[in-house]
Amino acid sequence: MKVFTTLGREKKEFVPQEAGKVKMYVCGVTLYDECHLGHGRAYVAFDVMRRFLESRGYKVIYVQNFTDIDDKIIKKSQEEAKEEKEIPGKIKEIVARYKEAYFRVMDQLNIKRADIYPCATDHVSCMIEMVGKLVEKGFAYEKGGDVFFSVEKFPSYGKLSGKNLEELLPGARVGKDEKKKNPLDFVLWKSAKPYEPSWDSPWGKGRPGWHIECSVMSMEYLGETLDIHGGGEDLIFPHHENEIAQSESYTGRPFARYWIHNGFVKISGEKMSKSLKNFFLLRELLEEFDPRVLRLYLISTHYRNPLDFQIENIKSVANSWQRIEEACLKAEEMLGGEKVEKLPATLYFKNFQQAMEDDFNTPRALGALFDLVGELNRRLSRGEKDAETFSLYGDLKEMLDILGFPLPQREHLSPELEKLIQQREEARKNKNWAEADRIREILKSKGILLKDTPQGTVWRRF
RNA sequence: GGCGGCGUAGCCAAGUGGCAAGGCAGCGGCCUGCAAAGCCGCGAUACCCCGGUUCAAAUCCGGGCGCCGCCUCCA
Repeated sequence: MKVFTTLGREKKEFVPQEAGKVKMYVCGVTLYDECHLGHGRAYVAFDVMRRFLESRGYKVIYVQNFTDIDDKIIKKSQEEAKEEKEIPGKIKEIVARYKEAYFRVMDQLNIKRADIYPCATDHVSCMIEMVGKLVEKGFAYEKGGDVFFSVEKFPSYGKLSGKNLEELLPGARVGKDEKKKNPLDFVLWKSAKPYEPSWDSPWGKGRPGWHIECSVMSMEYLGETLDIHGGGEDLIFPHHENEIAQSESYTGRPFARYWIHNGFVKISGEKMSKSLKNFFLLRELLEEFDPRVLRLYLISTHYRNPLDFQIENIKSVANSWQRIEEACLKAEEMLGGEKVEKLPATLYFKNFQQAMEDDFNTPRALGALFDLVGELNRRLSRGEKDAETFSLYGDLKEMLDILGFPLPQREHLSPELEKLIQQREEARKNKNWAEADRIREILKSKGILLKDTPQGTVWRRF
């Protein structure tokens, strides 16, 4: 299978370091606010990659961090706290609040939990150790309680983002910091300000810079070289560039084999972001849409392409999902009780797999899925309960599982409603259409839609 | 200014040298007591524009136009 890596901007054959094992690290969120659709897109994308790799037999170790100490969190705590001494407690509260909110929406989207969710504040001593080593080795320097990484000491600085130091300097909107030798040097350790959380270090009280946490935590749990390091494309520079610089200076080895970055969600052409205030919160979208519909919407564009959000488009995807769900329910009704041996993978499944093997091409994979749905429907409408039909249904379930969709389940109706349906059957037998329609209306008002099929009447919620 | 990306039917979206996947919406038909679902059929003589290479280009090359991202925190 081929995977596009940002480092070199090319599709590369996917070969993990250890056969059969994939070490995957995805940059998580900073716990200072709720997640919007953009976050959903990123984590759904990586969830699908993980699920597909697992379906190919890889043992995937998935690590995703939480940033629980950072300027924005501190700022929020200052806004919410009444007195300065409340700040530390407030930070804990904020971090807990948004972590909970994170899981609430991501669980709804059926995103598999990571194997480990390390938090920055639990790894400060390791960060101090790494920063110390970088100073010792001459890659970093201390100035007034801050420690900076010296980008000039890392010759290949810029290799991920396709930039170089000469180009970066002139147009750089880099804030001037008198302490920095080079404006592009980035902070590894920040000296503490009053009432900010801080840790003791060889450079005095302070806290870690942002980039260092991912280097330390990924190496802690996955070793010096990751197979996949992922995140949103806005993290390419400076975050991931800086991670490479500090990690590779520290270990002398490549930091990650494949750098995977997802494209943005845009709102009428512009990036969805907190600062533009044009974001849609997942919590709110999930109040309006079925999480499976949202997931389908998010994977209907290739993960590297921009996704221009329009509420109307989600609505049309809701209809697409109906088609899939309807096929599953119908197949379950017809085949559920049957025992037929499944044949090897159908052509549709092979096409699906091929699409996924080509840099996780979910739109193409969905094409194969819908092709299968069409064939399955044809067979079901002919009442063919043979091995071929059974296999199609089996493959469909497999595809849905790989894409992370919970399988549509048949529900049960209350006995009263079941009785109504039986009464209607009687009425229909007697060609009492008025009564039949009356009962159908009653059920409709309760959100139940009846469908009279050659195999009998079935119902659906709508 | 530097680097990167996007522009395919009404909408969404694959395809990156050889007759333009798939989904939604729409139209006609079959099925149905009527419906719903499903099935069958119909849609780009053409892929932002202009040149070029080629037997052959949406796909390669050159030049434009429009939009966006990164270069500051950001999935």
